[in-house]
Amino acid sequence: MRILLIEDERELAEALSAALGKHGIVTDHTVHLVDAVELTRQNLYDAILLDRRLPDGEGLSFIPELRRTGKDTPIIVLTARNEPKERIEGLDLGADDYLGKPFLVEELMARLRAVLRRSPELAELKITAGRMVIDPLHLSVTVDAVPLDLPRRELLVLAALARRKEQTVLRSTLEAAVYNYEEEIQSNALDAHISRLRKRLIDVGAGVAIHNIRGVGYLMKEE
Amino acid sequence: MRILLIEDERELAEALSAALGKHGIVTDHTVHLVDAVELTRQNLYDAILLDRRLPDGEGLSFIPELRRTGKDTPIIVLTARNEPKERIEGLDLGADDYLGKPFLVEELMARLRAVLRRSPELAELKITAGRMVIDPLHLSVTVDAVPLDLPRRELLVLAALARRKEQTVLRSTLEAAVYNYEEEIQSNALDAHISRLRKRLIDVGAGVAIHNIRGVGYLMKEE
DNA sequence: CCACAAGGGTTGCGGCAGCATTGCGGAGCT
DNA sequence: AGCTCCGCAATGCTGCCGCAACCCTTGTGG
Repeated sequence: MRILLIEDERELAEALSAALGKHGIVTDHTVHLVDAVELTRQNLYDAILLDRRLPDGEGLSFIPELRRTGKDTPIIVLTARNEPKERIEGLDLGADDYLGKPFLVEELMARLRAVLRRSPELAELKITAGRMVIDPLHLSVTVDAVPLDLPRRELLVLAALARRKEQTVLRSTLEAAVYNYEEEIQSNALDAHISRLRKRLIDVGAGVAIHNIRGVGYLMKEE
Repeated sequence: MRILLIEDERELAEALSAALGKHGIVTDHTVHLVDAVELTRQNLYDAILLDRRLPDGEGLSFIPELRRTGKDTPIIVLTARNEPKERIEGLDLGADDYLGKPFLVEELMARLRAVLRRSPELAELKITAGRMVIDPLHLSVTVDAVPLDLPRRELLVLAALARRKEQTVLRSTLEAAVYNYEEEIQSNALDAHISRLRKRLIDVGAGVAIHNIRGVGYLMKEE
């Protein structure tokens, strides 16, 4: 799960990013609308959080701009401009939800879940693979209905692979699923996660195997 | 147990919220119908307490509105408009109970219990875990039929975990089960409750253990 | 069939973030 | 006044995870 946060208050952005991280959500953050356009071109986000007052313009203008490129990524507007009239304006421009500042992270999470639930692309509310059922929104994995507790990063790798089981997943796709731009890695951390994950999957008899496609990425197969 | 109170007399609302709190019920309070609609969209309440005269309209109009969204959350109307004709009106619109002001909190509690007893979703009238039996409506826990008295917040944590035993419960879910929107916590209060609860559970041999899932939440397992 | 290179697998280590524990003090109840 | 509850913060501890060293596998060229 990866989202884009467009917000100019750095403190709020950092707090949000940390809080969302605890829910297994990887957040990219930008302050400027221009960068946001660029980022959405290069990445497929699951949702976008959008402020209105931004240094280079009204955030709402981003919505039609994004839609014009054919993307219907869910957008939640986060703003202090919270008059009923302003809310209507935002929603009519194509925002999926509108949340006034200040807000509780828990409410934002709930709204995110609601918005994603409605999003047809992400019918991934429950991913099944082998004997596993993965619930990425609630950060849980079960094997034959027995809960399995995994470290957060391993869980993210697992979910990213299981979501595309029987397909090769690019190395870079996996990295994008687990790390944001600020969390650069300069080692084989991903390989290490895969390694430990494999061991665990064998231990519990998960009914899946992770294969390597040399020079390309990884592939999860059911047994 | 979490309920929504829609009521415009602030004093009454605060008193009620406090009184219900003593019965282990977490109360979200709002004055406006618009907010109520929003809140029910984002939260799953166990019941709703509804006033009739509200600043933005007749409270009763909320009932069909809620039902239309597919929720059959029990609703108790609390109002000074207590003529027989008015009561019939309320109940026919889909309210589960109708209580005239002024009333005794004890009566409200009893009616709440009655209404919840009928509610099929909450087959959680008795939660069993290990050697414990928890009755969240009467705020009691027994271990091998011996009553155990726990501080209120610890009990709420316990019930929230026991209700989802063998499953990972997100930290945020636990917080939502114990605190309402106004009671923000900025410390490790939850951890402290868990810690003290664990000690007690061991002392009495409750037959359950609370495990931590690092970065995610907690998990109750039976032994 | 061997040499070599490059990519991947595995594993121990260490830093540090997140968790556990506990004493303190304020608030509320009796 | 004395009690318990509970939020808070200080302290110590645990285990995740990035890192890098080393080994194994695969592919290519001679």
